[in-house]
Amino acid sequence: MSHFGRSGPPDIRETYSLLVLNITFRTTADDLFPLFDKYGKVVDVFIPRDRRTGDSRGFAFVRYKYQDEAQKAVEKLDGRVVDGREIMVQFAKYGPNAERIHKGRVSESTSKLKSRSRSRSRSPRPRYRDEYKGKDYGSRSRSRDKYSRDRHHRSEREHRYRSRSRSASPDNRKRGRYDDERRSRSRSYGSPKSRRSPSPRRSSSPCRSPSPRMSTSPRTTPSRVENVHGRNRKERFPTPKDVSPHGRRDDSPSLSPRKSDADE
DNA sequence: GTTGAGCGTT
Repeated sequence: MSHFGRSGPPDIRETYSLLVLNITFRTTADDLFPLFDKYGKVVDVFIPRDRRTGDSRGFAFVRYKYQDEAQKAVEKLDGRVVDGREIMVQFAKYGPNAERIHKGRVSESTSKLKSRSRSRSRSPRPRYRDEYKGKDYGSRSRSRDKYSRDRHHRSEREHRYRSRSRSASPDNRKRGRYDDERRSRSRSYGSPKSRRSPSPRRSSSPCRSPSPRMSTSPRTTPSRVENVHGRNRKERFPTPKDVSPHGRRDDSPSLSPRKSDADE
């Protein structure tokens, strides 16, 4: 989202994106814009925010019109204390216009970049590198992984539940609640229709027990057992307020074991 | 009221 009220990137003709790291989670684009605008023509200031909380992710993108100005801002603002935090400014690498950045970067800022890197007094953290060493992790996959892991680490109770309920696929875990929510909702809508055509019990059985005779397990109705536990329902609907209440309510009586049994 | 070593959107 652009700070100028435009949707998406305003005009990326000759713009150069700077990545501003280590900013406070409370720092907004309005705070960064005047700072960066002093050193050059700022085309856009964008701060990625967490989709769930809507909070800043701790870094921002400042788009400059000219590369030399951007370079100047990097030198001037890198290490500047903003909102009590020392920010770090560098050229963005993985942006949509990364090629442009690369071109401008190697154009005439090679030596300067080196000096900037050297001047940085930040202490390195080789511990992480050691752990990830040997893996074929991509440049951005690592970041996402770390983010999601940290996010979930805060509520490990939830994380455990998800792990149990699902197959613990890393990809699923990355998406987190969104996927879960979407699935549950979609299932809610598709349930009434799909429930009619196939028999729920039988259809799920063939995988594990090909023989229909064996499918008659001691438990007359597996679905009922799940309902008795109640935990299953909780996992399927972790956020009752997120799912439409009427949809679930409507579904609930329809899925009544008694009726379902009678129906078949 | 909160994290942190990171790369982006109608």
